Amino acid sequence: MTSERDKVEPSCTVDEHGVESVRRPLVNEAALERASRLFRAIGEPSRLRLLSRLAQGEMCVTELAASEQESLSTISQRLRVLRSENLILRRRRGKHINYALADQHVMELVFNALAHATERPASSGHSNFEKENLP
Amino acid sequence: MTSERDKVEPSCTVDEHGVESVRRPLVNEAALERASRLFRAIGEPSRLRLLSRLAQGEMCVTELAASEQESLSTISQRLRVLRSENLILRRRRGKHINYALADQHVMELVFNALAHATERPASSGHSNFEKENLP
DNA sequence: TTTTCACTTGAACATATGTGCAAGTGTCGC
DNA sequence: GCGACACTTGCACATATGTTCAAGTGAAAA
Repeated sequence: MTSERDKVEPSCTVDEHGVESVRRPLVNEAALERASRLFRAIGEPSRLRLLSRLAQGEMCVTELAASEQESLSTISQRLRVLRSENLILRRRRGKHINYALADQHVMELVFNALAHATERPASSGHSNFEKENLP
Repeated sequence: MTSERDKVEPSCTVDEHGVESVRRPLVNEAALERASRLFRAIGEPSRLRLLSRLAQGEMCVTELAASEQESLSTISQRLRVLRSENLILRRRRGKHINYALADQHVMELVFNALAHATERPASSGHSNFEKENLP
């Protein structure tokens, strides 16, 4: 039997597709890792909701917990993840600790994501690609 | 003991922060869910690398497998996740099946993410927020 | 200083998710 | 049709991640 573990050479001739960009490193592996972690941090409904709250303005943990109907602990843990990816900033303000979106870039990310999710965008549709199952 | 399960009322007075945006639904829950799934799909180095490959132009599974030094099966599984979030399109082309980024929006997402990850961006830095640990 | 409030952190648990192999499906050429 | 090629899918396994409670920390009021 031909084992499937041959992760290397394809038996199809590459040039038949007119593509020469095979086997190129393309991007920094560390950058991929970092970008992925950032996306994963946003990629949880509870945390994305938190970000969308903060997009309205800075808030302290207690306020966030009240908004989300969750415990301080739960909110704090979520904030920790977001902060570890530098998506939010924190500062003390008297007894409280306030959080805010890190920068405008994060703000745009959040809004773009939600916009993209609310209205289902159609592709340019000028090729014979299919979005769903092909025969 | 005051149990921590009181997920509701904060004991801090909200108005002392001058914020009135507490306890508002803010966004559609379904949109949050969808946006999160999209981010999670991108938020894996292997899949993000795949997307960055496809940003160079459409490719068939075998080519992608060769580029990534992985088995067809593995690549196919990753493509399935990306496709389930409509990030990529597929079409038959003779014996092969070609994949491509779904639209320009996905292209920008990929490039922005990688750009954001390569050069560490500094925040606007006009407030007394702290990025790292506070005292 | 002691107490209280506001929050953080550690650890245990359940769930979700990526990976790899093996079997299945669909297309092309003979 | 039959076999080979190009993928896809189901399943089992390991790992990662979210959630929760309980204990810990730090600032501020008493």
